[in-house]
Amino acid sequence: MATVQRRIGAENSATRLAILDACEAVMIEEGYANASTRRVAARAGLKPSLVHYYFPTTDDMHIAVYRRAADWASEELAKALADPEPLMALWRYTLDTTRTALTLEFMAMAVHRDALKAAISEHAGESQRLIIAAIERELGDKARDYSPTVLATIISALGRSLVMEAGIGAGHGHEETRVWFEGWLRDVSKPV
Amino acid sequence: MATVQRRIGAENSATRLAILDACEAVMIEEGYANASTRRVAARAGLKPSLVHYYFPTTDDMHIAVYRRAADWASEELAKALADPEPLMALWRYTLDTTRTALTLEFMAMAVHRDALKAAISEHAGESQRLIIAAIERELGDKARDYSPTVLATIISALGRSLVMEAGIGAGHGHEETRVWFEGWLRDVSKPV
Amino acid sequence: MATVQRRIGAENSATRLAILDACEAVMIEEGYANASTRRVAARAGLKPSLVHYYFPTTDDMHIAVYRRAADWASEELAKALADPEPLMALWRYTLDTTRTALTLEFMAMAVHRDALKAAISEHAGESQRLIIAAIERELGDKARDYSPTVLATIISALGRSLVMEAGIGAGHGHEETRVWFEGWLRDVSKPV
Amino acid sequence: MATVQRRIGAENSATRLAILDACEAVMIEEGYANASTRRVAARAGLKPSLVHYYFPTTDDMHIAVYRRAADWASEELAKALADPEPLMALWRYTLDTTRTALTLEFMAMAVHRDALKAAISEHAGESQRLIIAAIERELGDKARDYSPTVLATIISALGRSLVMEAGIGAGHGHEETRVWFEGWLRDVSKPV
DNA sequence: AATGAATGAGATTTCATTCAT
DNA sequence: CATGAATGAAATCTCATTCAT
Repeated sequence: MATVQRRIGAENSATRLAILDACEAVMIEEGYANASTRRVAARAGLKPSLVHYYFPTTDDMHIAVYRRAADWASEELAKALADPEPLMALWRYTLDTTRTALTLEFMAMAVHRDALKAAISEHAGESQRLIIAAIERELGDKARDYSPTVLATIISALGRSLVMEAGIGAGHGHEETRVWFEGWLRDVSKPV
Repeated sequence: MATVQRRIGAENSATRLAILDACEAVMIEEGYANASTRRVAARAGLKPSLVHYYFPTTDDMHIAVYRRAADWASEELAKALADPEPLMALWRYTLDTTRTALTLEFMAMAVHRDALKAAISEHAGESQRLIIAAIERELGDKARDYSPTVLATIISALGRSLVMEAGIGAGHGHEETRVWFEGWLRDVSKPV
Repeated sequence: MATVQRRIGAENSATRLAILDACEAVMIEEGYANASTRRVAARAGLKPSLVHYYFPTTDDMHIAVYRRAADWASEELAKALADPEPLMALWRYTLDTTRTALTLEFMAMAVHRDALKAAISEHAGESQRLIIAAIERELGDKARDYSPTVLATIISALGRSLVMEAGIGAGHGHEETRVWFEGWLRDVSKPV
Repeated sequence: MATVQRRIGAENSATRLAILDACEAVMIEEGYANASTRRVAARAGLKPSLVHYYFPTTDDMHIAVYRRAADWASEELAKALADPEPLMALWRYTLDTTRTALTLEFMAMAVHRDALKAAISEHAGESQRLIIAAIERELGDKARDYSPTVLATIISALGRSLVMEAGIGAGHGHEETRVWFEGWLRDVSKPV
């Protein structure tokens, strides 16, 4: 609603993309709190005013970065779920550290920004639905013991924690757990 | 380490504690990026200079808040592990939302601040050791299928994800998973 | 004079009028200092560039608003002076609050803008001449005690002050004064 | 209420006074819209941040200038009312052009700023009360025809208009009116 | 143990204006 | 007629930090 009107600049103008790239890089390297229009502009080699021309407020810029990242994640997820071994592919997707830093920044930001909170929640729900559908397709009636919802949640939640804790150097016992969980997963998805 | 800070105020002066309280409150309500010495001072009804008198740099203040929160969490963890049903108590401890907001702030901060990263990593390792020891005491040789390390990691990681995702409104499928996991946990800790 | 501006838009194009309307509204609601081309454009639902297309500088826009308002005020004045009781009609015209807010904005602006100062002075002189002529027609030789010039000035000056002070909530004693002054006016214009 | 707390700096520190002087000068010369903290700082030879140290917001600065000017006007008014010929002295006080420019700025500002509106209204009411009391003392029961309130309002309102219109070069017929009104005033205050 | 004064940097945003199309 | 892109200046405010007392 609030973001529909007066979107300036073509959705894919080179300048706009350069700003998004720069903002994403600054967020990853210095944290969202440092992704100011000034710093992003400097990073992109642009004038600060031009950043504001494309994104009236700093928030608009941050949210645009989120949307792009979320869209990309959705594509990756779709690819994973189309894999011959969807559960293992999903697990690998979940553990992919490419998106980790950014994800943590957005989660921390979201706590204090309702617009972002809503966007994240919506994206998470959508992903969850896709995952559950894929698990149902894969397991069929073998899924008596573990409901697709429970499986989807455990894979996502466990993966996210492992990846995030590794990101801040708190990865004690992760390797052992990863190996064990992969065994368990394989067991679950094994044909009867 | 490297914390030979020129601390001036007595460790437990009322003023110092008031600053820590105010800083914690601001971090929870507005995020770490907004926990500036000025805002914390205003919140505590003190002059900004006084905050700098107790904590030479803003970082010192943030880290002091972390240490206090970590100490308190360690006490809570010790209580949980002393419970007659340590696994279930540990799970409840992990799901306690009192600390969630603060934890997420510190994780986001830590990505870009090495001192904090080290402190968190150290605390996480210490907690992990205590948990593993407790699980070993509890399960004894029943723990053939699930090594204490794996159990400890899964409980912590799963709990942390559930609690954080709930915090940003992305709690799809959590309730069902929680119920299922508690059943599983009970099963694991059941005497043979 | 000195207004050989490179005006591009047709004098009465719908767009031009929409800009003038929007600018007037912004001036009344937020003050002249906030009547920027950007805000006016937003208010009119137009692009900022289009405003500059019709009014090369912000000043041009402000002065165009003034001219239109002054023209309209002149028409109202002419109607009042054609009334069977011109003095009372003039007094009512002077007290008309429709124009007050705008008038005060222009007076404040004029202090620091010579072009506007000249325009206002010219318009005030013209109005004054019309009023004096009307009073002479009305009072004829009854106007021994009060010269038409004095009468015209007192009515305008008193009315303007009352209306402006009321506008900023400083209307102490105004009602009583208004009643008294109307009695005095009626007395003055009474046939011998 | 809102301005009582955390007033920084001694009420009469040299720096504070220098800022007020500079702000007043800028307001008179360039209008309130240009009395920004930046320009005021430049005018006073200070850094912009220092201005914000004394006056957290631009509004605070403007209002402090108003209060000082209003206090000074009150003193002048008291002197005038203590004159042996209070009505004539009041008229001269009203016509004093020293305060005119500033007064017009504040009136224009007040339309859009409630805090200022309230302050002006309060000051105007207070002045009005002092004037009425002085007129009552002076005229005693001679004031049958013109109530003190009406006299006070007419003197103030007429004087204010003359002075303001002169300020923007719209002083047609003012001299003649002034002479006539002074005769009328003298007549009114003449002992029976 | 505490505070007032001061400063330089930076963040966010708005602005008028120009120019090419 | 109209618009999108761009820019440099300025306004408002917040910040961490230092220093003298």
